[in-house]
Amino acid sequence: MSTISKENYLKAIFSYSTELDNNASTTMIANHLSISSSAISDMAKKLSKEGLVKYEKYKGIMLTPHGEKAALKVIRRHRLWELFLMNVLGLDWSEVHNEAEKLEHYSTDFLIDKIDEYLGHPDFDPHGHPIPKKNGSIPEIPNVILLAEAETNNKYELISVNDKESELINFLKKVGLKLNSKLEIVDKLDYDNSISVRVNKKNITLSKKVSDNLFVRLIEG
Amino acid sequence: MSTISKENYLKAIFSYSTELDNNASTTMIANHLSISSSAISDMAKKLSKEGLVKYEKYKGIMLTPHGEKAALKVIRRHRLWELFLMNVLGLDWSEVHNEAEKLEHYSTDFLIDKIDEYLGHPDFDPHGHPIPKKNGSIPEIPNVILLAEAETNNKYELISVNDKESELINFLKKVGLKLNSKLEIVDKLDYDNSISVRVNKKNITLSKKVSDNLFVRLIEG
DNA sequence: CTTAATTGTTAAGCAAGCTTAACTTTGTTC
DNA sequence: GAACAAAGTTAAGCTTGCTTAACAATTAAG
Repeated sequence: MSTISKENYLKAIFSYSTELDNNASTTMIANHLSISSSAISDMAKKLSKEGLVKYEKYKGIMLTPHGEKAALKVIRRHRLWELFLMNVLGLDWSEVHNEAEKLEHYSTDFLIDKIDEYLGHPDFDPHGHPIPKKNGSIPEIPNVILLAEAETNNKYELISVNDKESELINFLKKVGLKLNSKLEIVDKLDYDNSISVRVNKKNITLSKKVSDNLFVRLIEG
Repeated sequence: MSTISKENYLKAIFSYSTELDNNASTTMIANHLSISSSAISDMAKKLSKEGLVKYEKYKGIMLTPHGEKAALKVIRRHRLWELFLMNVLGLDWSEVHNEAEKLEHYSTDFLIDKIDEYLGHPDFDPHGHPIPKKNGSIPEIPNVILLAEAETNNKYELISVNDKESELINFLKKVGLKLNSKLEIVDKLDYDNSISVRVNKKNITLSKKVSDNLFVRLIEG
């Protein structure tokens, strides 16, 4: 049976799965969830028994197709709630995540479908992340790269933010960067890998730490 | 600390408190929550230690002012969610309760205030029940009596439904009765205590079981 | 007012989901 | 490739919130 804990494990494992390496390590998940690593080993066995996860001792954890479907379902709920709370109640970019983090576990499929319908079956959430469809498919983001990898003199649009740390979102607010903001790369500084961009007719400099967590889409070459 | 279980206990105890008798019995709460009565005794001790409840062995359970405040807070969350889901997402009378039953435990005060504001600080929920205010006060319903106690030839408005059993709500839907429906008492039948009322130009007969769970307000004498 | 039925409490035990501490495997460095 | 560090696992134990079974208090009926 699915519980809150299990849903959170699945989400965490999912977030460490890439095309290159689908394996999540015990410590990664432990840190992500702020839980001891022994608890992770334990849970890995349970999820494995339920067929949600492929788990071999000392070899890492990997979602099965079944587990991935379950994870996407939770992510769908999370992102729909985020968008809904922003659009309807006018919550802030930085406020929605925490609320959604709870509500995602306590909404029936029925309610989520109603929200989806209300919003017109949107493809992306307020952070620019794709909202998995009911059937498990994931809307594609076109030509997205890290801001850190953007090229000088090109123009980009801010598409998505790695929101693991909400400090980043607060930082962006202060600097005046929003989702869909247009930014032109003015200069890339080899010395500290910072990047100088022009937004709203102002030049600002972003550290590597920031540009490594922002995703952009090329709009003018 | 407040947990989901504790919140549900407090709500249950509250629902058995009247002006006449503020005491809730172990079995009443056990039935209400579908939980063994031993679990109730256990929890009563815990809540008592936290000062939320006055509990004496074999003498019943009673909310302290502190506990009542906590219960009203949960009820407020529940009723605001109900109204919100109906108004915004168009959920049905019979659908909102179950959703709200979960969401009420996982909403921050911040979110609830936003919902309250969005709805324009409403006084009553979709079932006609008063929504406790943030400060703990309860909006008054004027001149409300049980339909079972209504008098022949008078006109009443349906104000509130005892929604402990959702079957009743389904029944009302079928019969065509809604909140704020106007009904005229045509006859009261002594034989089985059923009551004959005129609604929307149709006469229908309601059993004692039904009329004991509907609250009405006199509109014409 | 005694007895039987009802109601309430205590005790023991279980599952979930954690923790810490001890131990094992794997990886890294020289 | 030996030795140590890092990562992962196992074991024992804790808390919450439940259960069932046995026992105690209260109430109701004759």
